[in-house]
Amino acid sequence: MGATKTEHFTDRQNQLAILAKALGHPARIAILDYLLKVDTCICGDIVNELPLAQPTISQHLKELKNAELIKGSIDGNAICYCINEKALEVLQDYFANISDEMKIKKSKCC
Amino acid sequence: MGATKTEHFTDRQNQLAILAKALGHPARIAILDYLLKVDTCICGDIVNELPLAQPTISQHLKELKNAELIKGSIDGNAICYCINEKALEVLQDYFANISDEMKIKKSKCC
DNA sequence: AAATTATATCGTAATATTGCAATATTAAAA
DNA sequence: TTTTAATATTGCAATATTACGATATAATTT
Repeated sequence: MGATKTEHFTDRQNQLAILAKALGHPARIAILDYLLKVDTCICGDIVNELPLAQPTISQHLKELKNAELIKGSIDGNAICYCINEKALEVLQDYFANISDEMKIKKSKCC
Repeated sequence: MGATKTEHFTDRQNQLAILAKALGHPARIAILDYLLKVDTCICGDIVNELPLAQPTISQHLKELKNAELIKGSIDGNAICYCINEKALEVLQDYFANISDEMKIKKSKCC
């Protein structure tokens, strides 16, 4: 054992889990923070911003890219990474919906 | 190596990562789905709802509880689990803010 | 009290993640 | 064309996660 049993869950559940998992590391939150802070999204500087070695950051970027939370386009020998609005919309909708449902329910437990 | 270097990140970044990580598994998304669906939050039935063994589910519930995404209160020999509104608000705010910032920026890249 | 029900914990195997040094790749600059 | 700069990949050690059988705990019912 040890591998997630994705086949037992819905596509939506797996999709949300992939997105959440990609954000489940402080370095990757920090990368998003940085991408939001700079208006230009020229991004080699992420390596200078974060207290991690270059290969580690490259790996975190790859994971964000795999989850499609960010996009990267080649710009000379640098790479321009930026946030993928669509993925963040999915997450925003998910949590907004939950909040709405919670308000309707006014759960009387716990 | 292998352990996350939490000490290098801000409390906020670590907090968001903990919440996101807790949601980074389809079974845990499914548990939230279920908790939202039922109005009563009597919850032994999660074991019947999900295609995982009871100890596995217990473990997933524990992780959601550690991240404070859910709360559990004892009710006889059963346990009533329910969603912790506050944690979900943190996430909702986070993604809503990102969306707002994205709209302001109208990023011209990628 | 014994049996049942609901949940948690332990132990452990399989797998995944984190982090980095070393090295490769690729494009620009000298 | 060598050098430099930016990024990716490889390989590997340390650690964490996932899943579950076996077992423990604790309240409920019989």
